[in-house]
Amino acid sequence: MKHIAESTVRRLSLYLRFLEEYAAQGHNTISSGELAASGGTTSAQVRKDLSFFGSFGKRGMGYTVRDLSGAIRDILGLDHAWNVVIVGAGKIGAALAQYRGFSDRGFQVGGVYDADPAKIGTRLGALTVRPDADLEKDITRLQPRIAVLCVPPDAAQPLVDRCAKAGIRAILNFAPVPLVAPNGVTIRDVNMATELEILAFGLTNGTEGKK
Amino acid sequence: MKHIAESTVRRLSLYLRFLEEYAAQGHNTISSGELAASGGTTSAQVRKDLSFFGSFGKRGMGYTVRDLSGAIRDILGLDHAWNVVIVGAGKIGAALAQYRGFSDRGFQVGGVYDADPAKIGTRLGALTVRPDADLEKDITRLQPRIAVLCVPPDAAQPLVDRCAKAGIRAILNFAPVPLVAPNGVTIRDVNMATELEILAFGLTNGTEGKK
DNA sequence: ATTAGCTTGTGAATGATTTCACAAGCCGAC
DNA sequence: GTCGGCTTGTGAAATCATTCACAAGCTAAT
Repeated sequence: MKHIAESTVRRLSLYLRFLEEYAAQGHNTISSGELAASGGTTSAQVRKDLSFFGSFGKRGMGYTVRDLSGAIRDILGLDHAWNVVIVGAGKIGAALAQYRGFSDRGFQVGGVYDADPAKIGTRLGALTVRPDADLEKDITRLQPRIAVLCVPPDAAQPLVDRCAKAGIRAILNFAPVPLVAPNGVTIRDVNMATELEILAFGLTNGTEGKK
Repeated sequence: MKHIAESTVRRLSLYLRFLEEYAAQGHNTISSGELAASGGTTSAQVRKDLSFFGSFGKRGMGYTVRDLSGAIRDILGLDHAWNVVIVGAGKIGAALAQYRGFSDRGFQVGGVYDADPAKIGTRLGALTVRPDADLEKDITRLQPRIAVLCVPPDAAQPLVDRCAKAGIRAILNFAPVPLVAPNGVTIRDVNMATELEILAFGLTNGTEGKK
């Protein structure tokens, strides 16, 4: 298959959320225009995004909400649950461990790990913080393919390597540090400070002029 | 000034982090190639990004770490501290309120607000959760221009409108819901579940083939 | 069965971003 | 001072993403 742009995948995720809301509201069909309006994009964009994966609508009619939902779910790989581990039980790690938005979308947090003896054993909702040392063992046992990394910058790279060796294939990294991705592992960086900086830039350099 | 792409601003934020690290390591100068290597991009990209804003290097020599740091800081609007308020003291809001990464980069959390009486008065590090009802009063008094929104989906839009009316100019939104931005207000959405879904898509559709 | 009214799917056109490639310029050695 | 080795800054080219525009196709009404 041709390469798919990240922006397309990001929009698909958005479409899926709206479709589920539409379904909950009792709608059976939806047009590309309606879907576009919810997501702040254009109907052509919606159709182009979908066209990379197939043909899901009926001309003159639009899309069946339920069918399109299922199709996007399959495309994104959400047709089955994903097991994820959270590495680091600091403020952010602890918050994410209990974040309902993950489980709502099929991402099951299978474990939370920390090296700090004071944190080990702590309860986070239904989870108990486990010792860092159990990481490899648990990854081998539970076979999660995704890890969420929420540790201090210095601790990040060694943990990436350990996770990779144990079988993790993708890492969502919250540590503000450049990481080297081991072979066969994808790393996505999320940086809260950068998001604020983008806003600060906009305010400083007149976003108002964006016609 | 010409329009600057978000991707450029995002990279500038990254460059700044590396420059600060380089400075801490005692380096005085750096070439576009070295900076590019740290950020996983190319030297041409680094030079092009900077060229939108001026000319900061010396041919044959590269850039003075300290000067370039300062220049990027100015470009991003980080030459002064930013006051921000956090709206919603749930798991994510509470974590962000205590996140050192914000204050480290000049974003001062001036207040945390929640509507839940059980949360009001709770301590979060040096901050105390304040009642939702004080929001407008405090925004008027402290004049923050940025708000971080960490409330349930249903509560989000009304709070956007209240913040905007009180003087907030930019909102970092963690609520997984489409928001209408009032005139003159910029909204940036951050969605943790979407980030995981992008990883899931990659794993499902063979990221390995990305040569 | 034909027509009218919509809406999809998709090449082609446009627009944006990244990469290329090289002249211009700086420094240090001799 | 001039030569050699590097590195910047930047137009031009290439690549990537979005928007346009329209033929194809479906449904409902008559």
